[in-house]
Amino acid sequence: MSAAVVTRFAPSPTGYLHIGGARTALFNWLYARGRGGKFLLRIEDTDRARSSPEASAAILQGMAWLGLDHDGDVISQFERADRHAEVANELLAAGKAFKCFATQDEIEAFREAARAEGKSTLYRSPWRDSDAASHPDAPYVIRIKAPSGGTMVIKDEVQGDVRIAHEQLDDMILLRSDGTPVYMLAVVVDDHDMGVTHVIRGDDHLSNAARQMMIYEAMEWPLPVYAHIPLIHGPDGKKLSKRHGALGAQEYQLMGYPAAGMRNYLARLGWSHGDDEFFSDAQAREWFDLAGIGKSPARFDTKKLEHLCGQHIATSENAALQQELLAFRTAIGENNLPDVKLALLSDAMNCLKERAKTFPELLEKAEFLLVDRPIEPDEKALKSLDPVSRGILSTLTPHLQNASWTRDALEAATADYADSNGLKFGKMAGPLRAALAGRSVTPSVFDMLLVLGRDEALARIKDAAQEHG
RNA sequence: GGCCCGUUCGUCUAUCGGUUAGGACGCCAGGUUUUCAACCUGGAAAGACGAGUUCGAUUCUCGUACGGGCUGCCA
Repeated sequence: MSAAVVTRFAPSPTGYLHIGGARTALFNWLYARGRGGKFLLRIEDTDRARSSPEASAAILQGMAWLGLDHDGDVISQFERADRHAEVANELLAAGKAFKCFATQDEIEAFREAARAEGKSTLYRSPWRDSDAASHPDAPYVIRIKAPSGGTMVIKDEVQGDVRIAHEQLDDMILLRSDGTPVYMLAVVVDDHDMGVTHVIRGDDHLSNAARQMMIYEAMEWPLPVYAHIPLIHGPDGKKLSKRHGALGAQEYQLMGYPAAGMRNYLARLGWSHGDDEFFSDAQAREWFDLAGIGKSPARFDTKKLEHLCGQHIATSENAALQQELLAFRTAIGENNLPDVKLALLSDAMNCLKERAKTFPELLEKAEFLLVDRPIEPDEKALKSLDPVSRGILSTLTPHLQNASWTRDALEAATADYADSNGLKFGKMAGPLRAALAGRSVTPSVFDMLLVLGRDEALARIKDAAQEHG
């Protein structure tokens, strides 16, 4: 009987939600949600100078957009400093940690000398086994007593067994001289107290795992299952950085990628389930497991993201898609749409969603229903409204007026008209499109005719036939 | 410098000793077509390098190269 799964995402609030962080959060979320477990969120804000509430808010916002809901309250690591200190003191009392009075200058001098000689820069504190009686009345840090002589084996679900000799581990600091805890201590104590069973994080923490294991062992706490996932790189294979363009989850939101597509793409980046490429959240939750995570870093590919997003938009349920589209409009600062337009949009959703990869594309195709008469044709549309074309519109109008306003009837009417006038259908569709939408990127003319309705459509055609004459 | 991790088409990946090395995005060609797209068919495209183990290595081992991480009183 295995205990319930508890995972966590633990970002430091130094900026927006990084795309790599978003994927780490997604993996943790998927793992917990797929197993009926809990997904916790902890903000690692112990470095006060580099933490900001704005960054925390941005991270929360990014996760909300991606739909990565967490269980329980958001935990602030900083607020748990007392508990961290308590553990450090417990270790001190048990003789598993010690007070070190070495000054930072001394340590720095030691490292410089070691580097110069090409020797290990791991600091060996002379205070490790010192007598309390010899302790000066000076500031000190608390360091853990690193084990020696053996090997630390990190049993990693992604990387396999990683062995690190105890000699590679130093008597790391637990508590700074001002009494505040250091990150290594804080993570371990928090993960333990929060009951985290699976630590899924970036592999930049792989080496740290060995250091953290020293604390678990000293406290005789059970180890979590580790899974260190490779980082995401830029298109050039280098570590993702500012010059690679968009990095924040929020930027992708503002570019109009649907969250479902983003989740799908991110999940697929570094994780696989056979040949499955396009899948729903439900499938992802069911399929996701640590064994499917790859070992090598992946590069971010916008083209594939777009493709998947197009698939998700096309298969979205209309009402939900419309809601998300409206949320996108709000996010980019557009005004709310009046009810009439909402109704039209809802009617048009079926024909709009088939061919758009992002929300801006969806909106571009929807523009025909968002504008009001008189329509200002754009340059391309204007070219389709030359005198000849306007003539076509004029003579076509009666045929449309007489048709019952159904797709079949409209198709028949236009086909008949084109036929009897010796016109190719496209010759007529162009002007019609320009008249109805004032632009060239639109849904099919029949879709527009039906969505707009007889009166509005005929009025627009009439406008176009008469204008610019 | 020391320690650790990684390396299959351009990109994301499948393969858990025996395959014509598969799929997806992108790309190229063709088709469909009412604009932008979408869609359909076909095509080019890969095991970093070198040893070893084995009847047989992309797969296991070692080395080299390249990339990455850690090596803080940062997280």
